[in-house]
Amino acid sequence: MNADVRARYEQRAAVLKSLAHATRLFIIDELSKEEHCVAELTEMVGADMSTVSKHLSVLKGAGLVRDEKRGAQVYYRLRVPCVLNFFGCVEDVIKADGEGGCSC
Amino acid sequence: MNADVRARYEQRAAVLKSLAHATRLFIIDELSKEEHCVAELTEMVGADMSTVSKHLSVLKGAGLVRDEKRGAQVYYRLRVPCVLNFFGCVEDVIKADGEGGCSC
DNA sequence: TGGTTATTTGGTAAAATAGCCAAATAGTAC
DNA sequence: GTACTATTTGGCTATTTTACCAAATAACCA
Repeated sequence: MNADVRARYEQRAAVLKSLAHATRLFIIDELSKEEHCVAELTEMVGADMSTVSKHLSVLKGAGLVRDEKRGAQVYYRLRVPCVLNFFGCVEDVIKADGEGGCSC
Repeated sequence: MNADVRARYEQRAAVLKSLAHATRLFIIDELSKEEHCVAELTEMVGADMSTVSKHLSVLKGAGLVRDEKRGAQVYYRLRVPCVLNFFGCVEDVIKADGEGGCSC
């Protein structure tokens, strides 16, 4: 694996890494239904607001969510709805556990 | 987010976590073309064999690859080809960078 | 059996990640 | 302006992940 090839995989890995956390998956799921401000997400997640804010910053850095300041609040919404397709496939992988393969 | 809900997201996150590493994405990609033994993958990746073996163990633990011992070698192959669908979507996310959204 | 090859496992050090608190910033309202 | 609210950032510690080396295991061959 040479340097450019590695760089390309690192880029892909960065996107997946941003998704590889239960709280961030939950946030993505919620934002797929409707936009939310940080306080709302903090309430839903049940963690410190600074923690939630950092998770959002990770998702934003990966280009998965977009933020918009409205007054004192910052509203987040899903920028790439296709990440939801991941979930279906992840479910398939989980369901395929122990079997010969998945349904896709 | 109560305990069961969190558990469900943790499970999904575990699958994504197993994919969230450049070397493991590379391995998945190579295994999607044809099966390989550890020595072959080690050569392709360019890391210590023990490192590659551990990456394979992570992928196996997540149910993404299957291993089969043939003589002294252990051959790995992709168990859930649908993970390849991820890659297309990840590419879309990367391409959508800075734009209003992705193509899916 | 002993020697050689292929792979995994255990140990360890370095790096990355996650969570909370406290402080800083930005906006609103008075 | 001050006071108050919403959010982000910095600092710190605990946990997890990664990669290498060395040792253990398993299978082959002479």
